[in-house]
Amino acid sequence: MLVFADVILPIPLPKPFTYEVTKSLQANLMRGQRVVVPFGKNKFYTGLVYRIHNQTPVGYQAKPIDSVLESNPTVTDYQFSLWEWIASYYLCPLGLIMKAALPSVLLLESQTILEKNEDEVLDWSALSEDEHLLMEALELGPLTFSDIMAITGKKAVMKSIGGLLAKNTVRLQQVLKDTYRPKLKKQLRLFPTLLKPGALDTIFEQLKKAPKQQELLMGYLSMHPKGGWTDVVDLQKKCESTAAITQQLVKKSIFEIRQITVDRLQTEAAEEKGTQLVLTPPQKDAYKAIQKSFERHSVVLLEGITGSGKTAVYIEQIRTTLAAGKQVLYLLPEISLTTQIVARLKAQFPDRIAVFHSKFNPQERTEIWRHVLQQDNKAQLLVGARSAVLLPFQNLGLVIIDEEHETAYKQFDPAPRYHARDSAIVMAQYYKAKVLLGSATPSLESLFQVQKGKYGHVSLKQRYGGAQLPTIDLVDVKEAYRKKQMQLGMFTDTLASAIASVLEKEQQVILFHNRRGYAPLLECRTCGHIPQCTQCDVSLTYHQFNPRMQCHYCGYQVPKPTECNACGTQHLIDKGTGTQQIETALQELFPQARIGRMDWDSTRGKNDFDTLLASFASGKIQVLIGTQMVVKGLDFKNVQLVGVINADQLINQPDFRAFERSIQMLSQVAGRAGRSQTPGRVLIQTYNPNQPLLQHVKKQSLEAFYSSELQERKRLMYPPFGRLIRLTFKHRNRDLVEKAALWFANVIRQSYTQPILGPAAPPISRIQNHYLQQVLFKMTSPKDRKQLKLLLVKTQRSFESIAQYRAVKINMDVDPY
DNA sequence: AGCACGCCGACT
DNA sequence: GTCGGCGTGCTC
Repeated sequence: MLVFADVILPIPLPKPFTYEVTKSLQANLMRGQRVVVPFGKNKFYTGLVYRIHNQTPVGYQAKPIDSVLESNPTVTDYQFSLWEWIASYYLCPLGLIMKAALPSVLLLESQTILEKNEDEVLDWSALSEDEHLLMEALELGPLTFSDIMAITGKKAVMKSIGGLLAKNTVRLQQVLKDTYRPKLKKQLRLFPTLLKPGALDTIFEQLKKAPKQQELLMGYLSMHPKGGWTDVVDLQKKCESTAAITQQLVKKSIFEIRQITVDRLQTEAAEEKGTQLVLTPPQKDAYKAIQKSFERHSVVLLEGITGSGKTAVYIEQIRTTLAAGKQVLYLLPEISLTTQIVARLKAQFPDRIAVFHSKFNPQERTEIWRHVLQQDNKAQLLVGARSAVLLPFQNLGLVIIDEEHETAYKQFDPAPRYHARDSAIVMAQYYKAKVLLGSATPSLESLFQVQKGKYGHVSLKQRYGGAQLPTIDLVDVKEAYRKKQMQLGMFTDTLASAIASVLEKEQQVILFHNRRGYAPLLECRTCGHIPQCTQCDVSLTYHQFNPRMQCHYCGYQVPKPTECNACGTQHLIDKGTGTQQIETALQELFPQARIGRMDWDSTRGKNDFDTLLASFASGKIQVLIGTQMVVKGLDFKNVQLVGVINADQLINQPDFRAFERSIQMLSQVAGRAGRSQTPGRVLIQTYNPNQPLLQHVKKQSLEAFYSSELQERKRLMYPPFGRLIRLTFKHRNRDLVEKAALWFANVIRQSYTQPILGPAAPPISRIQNHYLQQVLFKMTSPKDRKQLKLLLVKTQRSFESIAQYRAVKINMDVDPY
C-alpha cells in the first residue's frame, strides 16, 4: 500500500502538500519531523510532516519526499494543536506559522548552483562572450545564480546559461544551505608523550632561543602540571601570548590542538548570589490567594499596583512549578525589558533559565529550541517576548504574562498576527498548565473575564516597603498661556518650578512625552508647505541630530532642506514638540542639569538602553526624557517628580482603545514617582483638565474609569463585548484598491448582518507607493465569528478568481490593536 | 511567496 | 532584432 504524508511548507499557501513516502522512509517517518521535499520545477524546501495516511491524492501525481532531516520530531503535537488554533482564529496559513515559529536555521531552503560537467569536452571557440566568462569562472568552482548575474551583468540567468546547458557542458544542481554552525572552541594540551620524566628538559633546551614560546609553555605547565586540555584563547590571554606563538609550539609537536563544540547557552554565573527571597506579608497573601484561585481557575489575574512587588510573587510561583518538575514560560512585552528581569530571575534560578527573543541570532535560537524540546535542565524557565509562545514545550506547568495589558503582545506585521497572551492561554489548556496574568493596569479584556468569573483575581494593593502613592496634579496649559506662565512654549511655570526644586535637592525627574501623534515637522512659514515622503502619505519628521528629514514608515530620508521645496523661500521652522526639542528647551532652562533622552532614535541598540538606565540609576543623569520606553519597568528610588508634557496628544487618538491605553500609560508613568518613603509628585500638563479620564488618573480611581469605559464599549459593541476583524487592501493603483475593497465589503454585506465599517482609507493611506483601504467587521457573538470567518475565506477565494482584483493584496487582522 | 512563462515597449 | 518590463498562473 502506498503511503503519503501531508507536509507543511513555509509558504503562504492555505493547505499542506501531499507527498509520497517511499518504502525506505516508511518505517521511521513521524509526525513533526523535518523533511526535505521537492517543490516546483527545481527547488527544495524544508517541510514538516503533518499527517501520514494512505489516501492517494486525485488530480496530481504526488512527488516523493526527498529525505528526512532528523530522527526525532522537531515540532510536537502540542505545538501543532496551537498552530491549528492560531491558523483558524487568526485566519492564517499553517505555513506562515511554521515560518514564524521555527528558527531560520531549521528552515533551510535549497539553492540552485551551476557546475561544470567534467565528462564533456569543451569547444571554447563555439562559446559566446558571456559563456566564455562563465566557463572560466566555473574552473574555480560552482556558481550561484547571483554569481552568474554578477558575471554576465544580466538578470536573465537561464538565458545566459541555456546554451551551455544544451551543450551539456554544465549542469544545474540543488544544494541545501545548511546554515547551522555549531560554535567551536579551540583547546590545546601538551603532547602526552612529553609528560615522561626528562622529556620536558629536552623541550626547554630546544626552545632556548625562543623565550616567548618558553614563557607560554611555562604558563601552561604552571596551570596544568599534569597536562590536559585547556582553552587556547584563555591560555594566550593569561600568558600574554599570541596565536602565532601557540602555532609555533603546535608545529614543533609540543602542543596538540582540538576543536570542541560549545553550547551557546552557557548561563553566566548569576551576578548577585541567590539570596533567598522573603515575601512581605501582603505578597505572601497574594501568593496563597493565587494558589487557591488556581484550584478553580486555570487563569488568574494578579492586579498589583506599581511598586507592590509582583515579581517576587512570580518568583515564588515559578519556584513551586519548577519544584514539581515542570517548565515555566515567562512572557514579557518587550525585549528591552529582559535584562532587568532576567538578572533578578537568574539570581533565584541560576542554571535553569534561558532567554529567547528575536534579537538572538538564528544559531542561538536553534539551540534554545532544542533545549526546550529536550526539557534540558537549563531551559526549565524560559523568559521571552511574544514569539517564545511558539517554542516546543513538553511539560509546561505555568505561564506568566507580565504586563498583560501591553499591546506589544499582538503581532502586527507580518502574519501570523497573533496575540501572545491569548495564544498562551489557549496553549496552556493543552498542557493543563496555569496562567498568571500580571499588571498594574489590566486590559479590559482580562477584567471582563474576571467579571464573568472565568479568570481568578488577586490583588496586591500595598506598595513594597510601605512606599506611599504619589500625588497627581493636572496643570492647565490653556490657563498658563493666558496668564503668560509658559516657558519656551513647553513647560508651565508649575512644572518648571517643580523641576527646579527637585534638582536642587539632587533628586531625579522623569519627563514623559508620547511619541504617537507627535511629529517634529518642518513647515514653511511663507507657504505652509510641509515636506512629504515621496512614497508614503505622511509628512517627514525632522531630526535635529544629524539634520535630516525621515519617513517613519519606509525609512526614506533626505538631508534637511535649506529652502522650501514648494516656494523656494528660506523660512523653515520646526513645528510640534519632540523629545529632542524638550531636551534642548530643558537644557536652556536648566543649564546645569544632567539630562538624558530615551526614545527609539537615541537608544538604537539594546546596550544604549541599558547604559542609559544605568546612568540614571547611578544618578549620573538627573532628568530622563522619554517616550513610552520610560514607562516600563524602571524602578528608581530617587525619582521625586514625573512630568507629562502633553497628555492630550496621548488621549486624542482616533482609536477605540485610546482611552484605555492612555490611562494605563499615565498610571504607569505616575507609578515611577516616589518609590521610597517620601511620596512623589506627578504633574500632567493638559489643555483640558476636565476630561473625565484625567480626573480618574488624578484621583487614581482606575476602577471607576474601567466601569464607565466598559459601558461605553458595550454600547458600541467593541471588545471585549464584540470582536473585530480588520481587512487591509493594498495596491499601487488607487482606484483599483477602492473598487476591490468595496466589492469585497459588499459581497460580505449580502450575507452578514452585523456592522461593517468602510471601506475607507486609513489615516496613512499610502505606504511605499501602495494605496490602502480598510474594512472593519464587527462580531457580537461566537456564532457571528464563525460565520464571518468562513465567509471571509470564501469571499477571498472568489476575490482571487476575479482577474481584475487578484493583484490586490489583502491583509486580515483578527483582534486588531 | 517565489518563480517560470509569455507578451509588449525601448534600446543597441 | 534583443533586453528586460511586468502580468498571470502554479506549486503536491
